[in-house]
Amino acid sequence: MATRTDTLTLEVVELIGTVVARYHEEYDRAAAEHSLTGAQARVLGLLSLEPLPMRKIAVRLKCEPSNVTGIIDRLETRGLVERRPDPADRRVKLAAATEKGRRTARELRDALDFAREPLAGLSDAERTVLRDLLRRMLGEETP
Amino acid sequence: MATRTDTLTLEVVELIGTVVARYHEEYDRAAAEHSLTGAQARVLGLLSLEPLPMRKIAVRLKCEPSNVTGIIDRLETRGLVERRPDPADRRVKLAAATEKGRRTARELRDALDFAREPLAGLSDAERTVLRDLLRRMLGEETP
DNA sequence: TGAATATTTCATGATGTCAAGTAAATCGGT
DNA sequence: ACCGATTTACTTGACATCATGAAATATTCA
Repeated sequence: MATRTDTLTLEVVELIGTVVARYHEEYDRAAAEHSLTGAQARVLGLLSLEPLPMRKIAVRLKCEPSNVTGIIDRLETRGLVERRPDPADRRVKLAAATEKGRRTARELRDALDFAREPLAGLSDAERTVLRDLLRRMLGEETP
Repeated sequence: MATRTDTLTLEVVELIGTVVARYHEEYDRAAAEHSLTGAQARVLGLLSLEPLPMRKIAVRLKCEPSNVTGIIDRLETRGLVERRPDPADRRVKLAAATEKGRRTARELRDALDFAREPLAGLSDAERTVLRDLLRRMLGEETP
C-alpha cells in the first residue's frame, strides 16, 4: 500500500489521534459536571431521543447486555432513567429517560462545545470541504 | 455563537463522533489481538519510543500515578516492560519496553490501519487540505 | 530540619467480560 | 392447534481492568 508510511498520511493520522483525545476530554469533562461517567452520559444521550430495550443499548455500545444492566441501574438510582415493560414482548425492558434525565441530557449537549467552538474558526466553505473529506474517509458516499 | 446549531456544523460534529468511535474500535481490536487492553497498548506504544518515569506516563494518560502502577505491573508480568532505577534520582522508576515489548508495539502499529487504509481513498491534495483543516480545528497554526 | 516530589499500597467504584439462571416467545413435528 | 425444544431478553455472580483518592515510604531540595 503506497499510502502507509508517507509523512503526510502519518501527519493526518496523528491529527486524528489528537482529535480523538480532545473529544474524550471534552465529553468526560461535560459528563463530570453532572456527576456522570462517560458511559452514563452516552447512554443518557441515546435514551433522551427514544426509549430502547436493554439489548439494543448493548448493540449501540458494542458491549455485553449484562454490562448495560449496571449502567441503567446507576442511572435509575439517580432518577434519570426508568425501566418500562414492553407491551409487545414481556421479556423486554425498555429503558426510558425521565423528565429529569431529558433535562440533564439537554444540558449535556449544550455543554458539548468540543466540535462546535473550534469549528467556528472555519468558514462555511471550509466546513463543507471538511465534511465531505470526513465522509469519504469513513467510506460513506457523498449524497 | 453563530455556528452552534446550523446543519453543516452538526453534520461535521456527528462525523467526528463517528471517527472517534471507529478509531477506538480499530485500536481495541488491534490491542486485543495481542491480548492487550487499550490502556496497555497505549502505554506500550509510548514506552517503545523511550523509557519514561511513572509520573510522566500518568501525565500523558491524564490519570493518577497510582493507576499507572497497576498498568505497568501487568505489562511487566508479561515481560513487555521493565522497571529501571533512574541513575539521576533514586525516587524515580523508569518504565522501559523490553525487546519483546518493542516487537509487540511494532506489530501493533502495523496493524493499526484505521486512518491509513481509509485515507488511501483520498488524493495527496485532499489529504493536505484535510491536514490543514484538522490543524486549524485543533487550534494549531499551519507552520 | 522541613517541605516537596515520586512511587506504591489500599479501599472503593465504574466498566467490561463470561457463564449460569429465569422468564417469555417462537419453531417444528405431530 | 398443541407441546416440547430452542432461541431470545434480561439479570446475577465472579472476576479483571481502569480510575480515583488517601495514606505510607523513600528521596530530594530549600
